[in-house]
Amino acid sequence: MEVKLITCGLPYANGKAHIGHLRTYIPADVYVRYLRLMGKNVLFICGSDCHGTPIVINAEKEGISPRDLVNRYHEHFKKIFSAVGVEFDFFGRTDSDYHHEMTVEFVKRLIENGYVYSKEVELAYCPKCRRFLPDRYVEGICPYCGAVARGDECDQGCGRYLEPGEIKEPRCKICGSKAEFRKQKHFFFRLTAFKEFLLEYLEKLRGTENALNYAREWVKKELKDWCITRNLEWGVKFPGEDLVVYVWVDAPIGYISYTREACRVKGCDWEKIWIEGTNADNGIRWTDVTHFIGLDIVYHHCIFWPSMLKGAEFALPSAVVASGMVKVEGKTFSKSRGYVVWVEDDYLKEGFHPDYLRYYIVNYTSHQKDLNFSWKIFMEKVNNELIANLGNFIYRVLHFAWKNFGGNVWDVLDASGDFSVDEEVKKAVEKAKNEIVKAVSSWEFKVASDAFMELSGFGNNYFQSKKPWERVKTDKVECAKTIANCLQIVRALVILAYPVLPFSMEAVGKTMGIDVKNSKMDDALKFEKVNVLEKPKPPFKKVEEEKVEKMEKIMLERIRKAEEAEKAGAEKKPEIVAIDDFLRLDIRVGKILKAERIKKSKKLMRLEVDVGNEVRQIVAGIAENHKPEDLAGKLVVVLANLKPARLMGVESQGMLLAADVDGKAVLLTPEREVPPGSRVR
RNA sequence: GCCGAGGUAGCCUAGCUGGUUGGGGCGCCUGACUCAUAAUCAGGAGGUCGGGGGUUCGAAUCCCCCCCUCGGCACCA
Repeated sequence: MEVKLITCGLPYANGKAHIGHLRTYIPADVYVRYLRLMGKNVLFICGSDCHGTPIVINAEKEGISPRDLVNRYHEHFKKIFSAVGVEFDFFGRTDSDYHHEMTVEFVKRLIENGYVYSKEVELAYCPKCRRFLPDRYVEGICPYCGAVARGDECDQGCGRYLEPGEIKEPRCKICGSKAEFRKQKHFFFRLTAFKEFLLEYLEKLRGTENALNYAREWVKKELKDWCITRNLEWGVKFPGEDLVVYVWVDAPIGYISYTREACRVKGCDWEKIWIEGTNADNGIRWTDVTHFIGLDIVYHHCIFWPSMLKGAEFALPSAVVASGMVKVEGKTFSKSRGYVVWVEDDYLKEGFHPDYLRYYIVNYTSHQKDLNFSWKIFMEKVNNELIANLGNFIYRVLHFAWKNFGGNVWDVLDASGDFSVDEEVKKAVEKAKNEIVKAVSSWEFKVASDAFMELSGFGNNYFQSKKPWERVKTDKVECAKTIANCLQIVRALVILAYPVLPFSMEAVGKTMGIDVKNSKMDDALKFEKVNVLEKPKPPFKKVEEEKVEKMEKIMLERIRKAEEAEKAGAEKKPEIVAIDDFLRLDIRVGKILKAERIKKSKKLMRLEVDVGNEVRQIVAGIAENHKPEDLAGKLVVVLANLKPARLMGVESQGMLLAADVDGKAVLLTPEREVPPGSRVR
C-alpha cells in the first residue's frame, strides 16, 4: 500500500519543550492516528535539529561539547513526546552519520546540477579570537533599520534575515572586541532560478491557507540567492571545503534521512517516497508528504525546501500544514517575558494528564488560528466538557452495566431473543464518524473533536430519556436494551476519540475488551456484542481548583521575575564613555519651521529645522503621535553631525532627540525660548 | 501605507454560491432527576452578526468607504 509520510518541524535541540512545540506535534499526532484508524499506511517521522550556532554558543557557555548539549535535549524531547502520546515511527537526529551522509549526497546533487556557486564575501573576523565570526557570534547594527542585530538576523529591530557580511559595525560577541571584515569564499544556492517553479508549485500545493498565502506573497517579491555555508566546526561538512552546511539546509534534509532510516527498520521504500513520488504534473513530481510546521518556519518549507528538492531532483511534498501561534493567558508567547508553559516542569511534573492537554490544544480553536492557553480555561474545558460530558457518559454507562448486570448485559438480551440497535443510535454514531472523516481531511481537528463530544452528548440525552435506573426495577430486559445501546455508543466513542485521547480511551477500551490500537474507524459502526469485563473506573480525574491557582501563581511569579530581569538588563547596558566621546556629538537646539507627513509612511515626518547657521531637512519617526500643525515653531533638540541617510527616498540631515516612552517619541524641548543653534552640553 | 488573515452573545465557534424567528458548545439563571466525578436532562436570559453607506422585494452573507486586532513587507538616523 502507498505510504503517506507525515513529518513535524524538527525541534531544535537547544532548549526544553514548551506548549508552543506541542501546538504542532499534538495535532500532527492526532492526524496520524485518525489516518491509521481510516486504514491508511502512515509513516510519522521527526527528529532533533542538532546543528547551528546557538547550540555551539550555549554549549560553550556551559563548558560542554555541542554533542553533549544535543544529547541532553534530544533525550528530553523524546521523553516529552512519549509522555504526551506523540508517537513517531522514527525520531532521529541530524548529527548522526546517516544524516550527514544524506546531506552530503543531497548537496552534491545540487552542485552537480549547477545550482551552487561560490562567491567571495566579506565576513566579520575577530582578530583577537582569530576566527571568522558566523551568524550569531556577531553583534552589530542592522543595515536596514539600524537596530542592534545578530549576524544573521535583525532580531530586535526589523526582524530581517541578514546575509553574511551585511551587518554593520560588527563586534565579536565572545570577547567584545571590534571585528573586522575579511574576504572569505562561501557557497550560494541559486534560489533565484526557482521563481517560476515556486509560483506554480505554490499554486498547487495543499495545506492551510495561513501557510500558502504567506509563501505566495514571499515569492512574488524578489528572491535572493541563499548562502548555504558557514564557518563553524559543528555541522555537516561542505564537500571539499573547510566549511559547514548552513543549518537550515541540512535540517529539512532530515525528513529524507529519517525516512531512509525509518524504512530500514520498517521495511518500506524511501526512494519511492522521496524520489519516485506519486504522480508528475507539468514538471512537478509530487509525493504524498505532509509537513506539519509552526507558522514561523513557513518560508523554509514553502520556498527554500521545495527549491532544494527540485534542484536535487527529489519529489515534492504535497501539503504544508501550519499551526497558529500560541498565546499564554491572552499574551503573546514569550520565553523571555515569562509567558511560557514548560511541558515538563509546569505540566507533566505537576501531575496533569497528557490527554487533557491534547484535548485542549485540539479543541480550543481551529488549527490555523492562534491558541490561547489559560489555566482557568484549561480547568473549565477539562472539568465541564471532557469530564462532565464524555467522561461522565462513559462512566455512568459502564458503571450501570457493571452494577446491575455484572457487566453482562447481553446475557439478559440473548435470553429475550430480540434486540437490535436503535436507529437513532446508529444515525448518531454514523454522523459523528462522517463528520470526523471530513474534518480530518481538511485538518480541522476542533471540528473532529466536537463531533465525538456531540455523540457523547447524544448518549447522555439518550440515557436520561430512557430512565434505565427506573426500568431496572420494573423491566430488566428493556433496561438492558437501553444499556446495550449505550454501550454501542461508548464503544464508538472509544474509537472515535482515541486519536485525541489515546491514553484514556485505550484504558476504557480495555475494560470492554476493545483493542483500540488495532481498531478501524468502521468498527465504530459495527454494532456487535460488547460487555464490561472488569469493574470500571472513571476515565478522568477532575482538575482541582487549588492546582490551577498554584499554576497561575507560578506563572505570575515568572512574569514578575522576567520583568525585573529585563529592567536590570536595560539599566546595566550603557557603557561608560569619556567626555571626549560625548564632545564628538554636535547636539544643538533647533526650531521646526515646517513639518509634513511623508506620504505612504505611517511613522515618518519630514521636517525643516533651523539649526542656527542653516536649515536642515530632517526625517523623524514621530508621525504616529504628533500632528504637523502642532510642530511648526517648536524648539527641539537635534543631533546635527549625524551621517545623512535616506528614508523613504527623503534625505535626513540629522536626528531629533526624544525620550522613548513605550516605543513612542516624546520630544525634548528647552525650558525657555533659546536661539536656534544653541549648543547642548 | 501595501499584502494576507480576521472582527458573529463573557469565551470558542457554525453560517458567508443572499431568503422562513442567526445555529452549537462553555459560562450564567430557573426547573426536573438521581444511574453517574454536585455529573445529567428540560427550559430560559443574553447578539446594533466591527461601524457607515449602497445593490436588492430581502444581506451576517454581494459592492464601496471607514475603524480595530494579528502576521508579513516598507519604515521609526
